[in-house]
Amino acid sequence: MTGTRDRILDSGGEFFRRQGYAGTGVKQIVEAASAPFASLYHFFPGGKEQLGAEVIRRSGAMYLQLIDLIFTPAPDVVTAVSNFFNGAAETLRQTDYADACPIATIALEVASTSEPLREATAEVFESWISAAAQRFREAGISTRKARELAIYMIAALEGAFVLSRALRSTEPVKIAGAAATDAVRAALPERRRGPQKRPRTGTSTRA
Amino acid sequence: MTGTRDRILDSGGEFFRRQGYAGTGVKQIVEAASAPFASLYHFFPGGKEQLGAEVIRRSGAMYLQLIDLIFTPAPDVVTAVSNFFNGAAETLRQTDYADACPIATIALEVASTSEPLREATAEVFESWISAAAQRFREAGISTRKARELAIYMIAALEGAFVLSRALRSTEPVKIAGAAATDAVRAALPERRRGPQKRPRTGTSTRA
DNA sequence: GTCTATACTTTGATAGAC
DNA sequence: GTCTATCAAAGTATAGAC
Repeated sequence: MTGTRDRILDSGGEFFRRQGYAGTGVKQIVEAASAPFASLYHFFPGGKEQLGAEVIRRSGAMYLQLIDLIFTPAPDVVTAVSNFFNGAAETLRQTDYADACPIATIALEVASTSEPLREATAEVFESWISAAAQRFREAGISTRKARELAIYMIAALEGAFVLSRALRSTEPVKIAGAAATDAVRAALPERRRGPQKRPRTGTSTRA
Repeated sequence: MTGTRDRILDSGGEFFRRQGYAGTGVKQIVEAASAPFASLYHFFPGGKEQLGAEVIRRSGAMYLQLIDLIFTPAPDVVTAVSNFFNGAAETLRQTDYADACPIATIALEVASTSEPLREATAEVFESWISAAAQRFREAGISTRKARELAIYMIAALEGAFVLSRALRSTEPVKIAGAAATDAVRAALPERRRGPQKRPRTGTSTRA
């Protein structure tokens, strides 16, 4: 039995992800949550902005769990990154290109319009970066390079989401995934790299 | 002497980029354009959605020119990519992290809510991909790899914009730029690569 | 093409009874 | 905590005179 407050948060998360923050009305949210309108202001006295901030943090925490869920059972970090992008591509396809990053749309919308919401998105991105960086460090990559890789991987995924949703194709996510995978593999200490692509040696692609 | 129609388009582009599509009112746009409110529906009988579509295409065309402006004078394609990201980082800093991609926010907002607008963003992204891919082909990269690189470069930039605007730091754009530069360099035919980083040979970063 | 005025809807938010 | 009723403001869009 889910609480009213949680249902409102879930509903808000769904709408914000698909339609953005400004494009979603609070009435729409509570209606879909089968919650009384007044409950919104009971649980979130700060109104839409407070709801937005909590939705951002909640969605961010769930995605953080997803990172763990994928990295923990993977045999190595390269496989994990590959699985991460492949899973994202599959979700995109299954949801008709609706469900990508839960906070990217909001992040762009509020970056220059609401400091409280912008800070919430910043905290979430930082948490993802830290989590991924730790995995990379555990794979033997230096602290500095691990953070760079984490930022780079998340950026590649976010940008690929933008292109994939607009083009309605999983191609960008797959390409970005391959590139991110390569980058991680190249950053690993040699003996941890495992099977690699045959390196190019001499022959140009052009005549 | 700028026409009223153009001023409305320019004004709309500014607001949409900073506040998003849903977050911007048409009254706000015409007021900032010093245009009569009725002119909006005179020039854009399709209302806000038609205005949005034309803004997307116009902004997309201007950014396409920017690609040419950066790639044409550059001594080589690796330098061009590097300059591209560095220029983006500088613009971000100068505009207090407001001016990143002119259509990314709209693209995410409308991807699942407006087919006409989604198609407009798709056309723009395709035009950028084609333009970049052609540059890469001219540098001796295979057709297929050139397109992959183009998609990957644009995705990395878009995603870095998301992170940079949220974190209010140019770090993500710089990191993504370095990664994209590396990827382009690695894809070049050997004799065109020029000076490279010293390749890692043997010593692990870990004891 | 521009002006003024306005219709109509939806928005976020509140009051007060229960 | 939930209900009903309602608010003022902002949203998009239109009409008709000039």
